[in-house]
Amino acid sequence: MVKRKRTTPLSDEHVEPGHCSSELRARILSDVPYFKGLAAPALDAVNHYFRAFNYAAGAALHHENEPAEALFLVAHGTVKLLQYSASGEEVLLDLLGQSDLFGGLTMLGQRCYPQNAFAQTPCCVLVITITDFRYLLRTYSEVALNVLDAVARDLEAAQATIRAISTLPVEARIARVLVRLADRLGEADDGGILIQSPLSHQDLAAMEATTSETVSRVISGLRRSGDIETGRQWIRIRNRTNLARLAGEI
Amino acid sequence: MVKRKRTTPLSDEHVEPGHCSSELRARILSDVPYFKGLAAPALDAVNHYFRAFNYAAGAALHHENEPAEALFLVAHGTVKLLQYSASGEEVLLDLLGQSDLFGGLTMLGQRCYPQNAFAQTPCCVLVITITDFRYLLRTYSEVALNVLDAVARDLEAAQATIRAISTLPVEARIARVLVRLADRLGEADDGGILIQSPLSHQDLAAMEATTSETVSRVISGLRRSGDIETGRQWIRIRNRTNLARLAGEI
DNA sequence: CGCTATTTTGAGGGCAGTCAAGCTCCGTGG
DNA sequence: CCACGGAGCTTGACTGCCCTCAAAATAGCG
Repeated sequence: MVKRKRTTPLSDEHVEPGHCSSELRARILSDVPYFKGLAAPALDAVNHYFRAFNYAAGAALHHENEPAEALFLVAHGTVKLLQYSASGEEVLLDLLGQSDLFGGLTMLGQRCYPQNAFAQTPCCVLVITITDFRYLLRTYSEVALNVLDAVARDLEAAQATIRAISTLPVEARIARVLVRLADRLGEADDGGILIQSPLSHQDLAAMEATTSETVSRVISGLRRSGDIETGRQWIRIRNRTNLARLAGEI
Repeated sequence: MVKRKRTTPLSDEHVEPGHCSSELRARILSDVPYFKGLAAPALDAVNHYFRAFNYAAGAALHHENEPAEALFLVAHGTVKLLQYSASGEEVLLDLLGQSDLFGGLTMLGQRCYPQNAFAQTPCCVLVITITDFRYLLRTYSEVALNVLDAVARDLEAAQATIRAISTLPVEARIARVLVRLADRLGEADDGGILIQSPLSHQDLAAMEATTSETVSRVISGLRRSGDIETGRQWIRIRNRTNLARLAGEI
């Protein structure tokens, strides 16, 4: 057994203050699927409207029920999107990584942010005002189609989560979330996929409508059967196939 | 107590075969929020690409995992959007009414429908191919923005459902779904809001991750406390405020 | 090298699901 | 018109999954 002593993954990754300069911003933006295929002048216009901000781990980017003024695009790092229940429990709606869009997406009327966003790791986020974003969408119809597509995909994902929470037992739901995280944020690694993100059992619980104690029990079971290895705030998937089967994804 | 003898609401509503003629189609389309404010010629173009279809109650409009070729817009009646779990239980994701859009929303790559759609009442649906729809979005940027907005709102609704299922006890979830249905599909009525839709307890159960027996128990409780009146396949909300409070919406 | 957050494990209880039976309404056909 | 059948609804008893509460063990940080 590989006894891997690990500090939290954060410590390796530093976002230097000047990291998101204009040139780097342009490079990042040109890699973002929404803007892919845009001609150079259009890309310059897009670049012009975005501002880059760095956030420390744990910093709040926006809160539920505040008037939505901006739209955010993750350039580097990961962001937690969550809501709170009346009694204060967290519900983790999504973990966002590179190129994901969030914030004030519904733009008609003076709407509010529908969730709370926190930097999970130190991160660099590109920000645009809703007004400017609307202008971009109106001007570059390619972009509008791409963004629509992304939001529709998020909707599908949310509905898949509803189905999972509605019909699957806890063990299956946790297997499911591990597979999704491995695919979205994981990194290939000797003999497995390392989920490179400071995820506590509390976070996993908040993603799949359960409690940290239950997550711990299920995770222990998966570790015993050799499908995963775990430590504090990290998990390595050793047998993705097995997890996917447990999750009911055949 | 008003003993209201009621046949299923369907019997009053008939969609005649030729109901969705070109002129009527134009009238309906001009009322659809997505196309509101479009100039007459643009509206004509939009009208040109849609075809109208009538469906009998229970008819299937499209199935999960079939290649998505079309996009649907409800002109009249209601449509059930649902998924099945591995063991065959239904999960009712949404009930769609007038002007709601569904079907092949994610358009990049050759995608499949993410859910199953059935006519809940006899209904008239306007259908457009994805290719034509993309053309419209590209040409009329207003439309693209409106559609994006609608999808983003659906995403918010789905996330609100996730929160509800994750954190609220059954009674609150059922109160919640009643309030939502009253607001979306209800009709003002002597001393209440009548939910005019052939909804079984089974359907309500499938919307909020519970069982028809439990729905029955909760509904009975609400009836005893005078907040609602019920019969076979219909419910009248008498005290919306009370239900909203139960649902944790203060 | 203690301190704190995270994880683990155990015991117990409760909410809601399951199974089962009876009831009610409504459409249908004799 | 009435009897019948079946779908939908109601109610009860029991069960079990998972949450809750509690406490100990572990890991990483200052």
